[in-house]
Amino acid sequence: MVRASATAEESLSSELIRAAGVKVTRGRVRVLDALRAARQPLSHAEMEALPAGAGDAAIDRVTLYRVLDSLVACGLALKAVDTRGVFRFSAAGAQRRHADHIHFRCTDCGGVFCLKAEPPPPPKLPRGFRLNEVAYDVRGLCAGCSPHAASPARA
Amino acid sequence: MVRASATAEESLSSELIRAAGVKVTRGRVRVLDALRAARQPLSHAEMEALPAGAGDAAIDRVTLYRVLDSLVACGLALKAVDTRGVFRFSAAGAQRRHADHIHFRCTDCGGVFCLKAEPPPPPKLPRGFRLNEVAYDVRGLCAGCSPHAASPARA
DNA sequence: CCGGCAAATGCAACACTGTTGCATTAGTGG
DNA sequence: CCACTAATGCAACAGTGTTGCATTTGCCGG
Ligand SMILES: [Mn+2]
Ligand SMILES: [Mn+2]
Ligand SMILES: [Zn+2]
Ligand SMILES: [Zn+2]
Repeated sequence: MVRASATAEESLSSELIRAAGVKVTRGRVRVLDALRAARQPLSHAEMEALPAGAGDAAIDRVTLYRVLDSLVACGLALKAVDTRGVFRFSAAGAQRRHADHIHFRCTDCGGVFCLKAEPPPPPKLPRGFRLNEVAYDVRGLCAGCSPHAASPARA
Repeated sequence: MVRASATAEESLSSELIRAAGVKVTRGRVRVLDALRAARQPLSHAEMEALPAGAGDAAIDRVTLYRVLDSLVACGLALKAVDTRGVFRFSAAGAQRRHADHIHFRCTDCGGVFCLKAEPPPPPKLPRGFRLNEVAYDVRGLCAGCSPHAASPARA
């Protein structure tokens, strides 16, 4: 069983985590890997069901919550609530890919779909308010959840 | 004890409910009254804590959920999720009052604040998608929840 | 290569939000 | 006033997220 040098097989997720100034743990690396690979924001439940990688034990439910919180706290992940009231997480940086268009959120399945339209500019805020995020969301039923059929590609 | 005619002391909420074609019950009237009087969308928890009116018993938790669902189903109330993932309900005509401007949602306290800016127009949707609602939301910390001070009036 | 310490984990128990089943009650139309 | 259906109350449950605490582990200095 050959063992390559540690630095060589270090993943980008590990480097990001180390650079963020928090401990590099298996849980954090696996979760950030999953977030970076995801094509859309993932819920806690979806991540809990992740395939347990190479022989790794499944991650504990509470630890997963804490791992996600820590990634959000150090700026590596973003947390948002979907139309059903469930939190979804995405890798920070992944949102730059979705910055130039707006999104459709299905109120039935919680799915997020990219639309071909530009987002409007942010408004001015009253004194004391701290802007964090601007979301122009279009809600309704996606093609798959409508009484009709055939759904386009997801976000 | 004088008893005025039923039609005379009939509330507007009762009329709205009757006109919607569902049974007029004490629960529905009380809840719709509360929603119509509210200055911002109310959560289930907030409504459960409502003062029990004139000698009326407190409304059952499950019944409150079902009353809210029925009001939404017959178009008298609107349901939306707040930044903390909790559903909030508003009376259906109340949103016309907020149709000509956009809103700021505090990610800390869940509060909704009116801004002086017009909402952008709705985009075109792919085939099979059913538009239900367009939301242009600005998120962040309100003046009260910011490290600083003094908060403006609420939605 | 070792300790040692703080941070992270695993587990149990809990809180909050929302749902389902079912027997009972109450609104409505005749 | 009756009967029929919709709505209610209660109990039990499911899903999501949190807290406390004992144990383990990443990381750093020696
Ligand atoms: Mn997108
Ligand atoms: Mn408003
Ligand atoms: Zn859908
Ligand atoms: Zn606030």
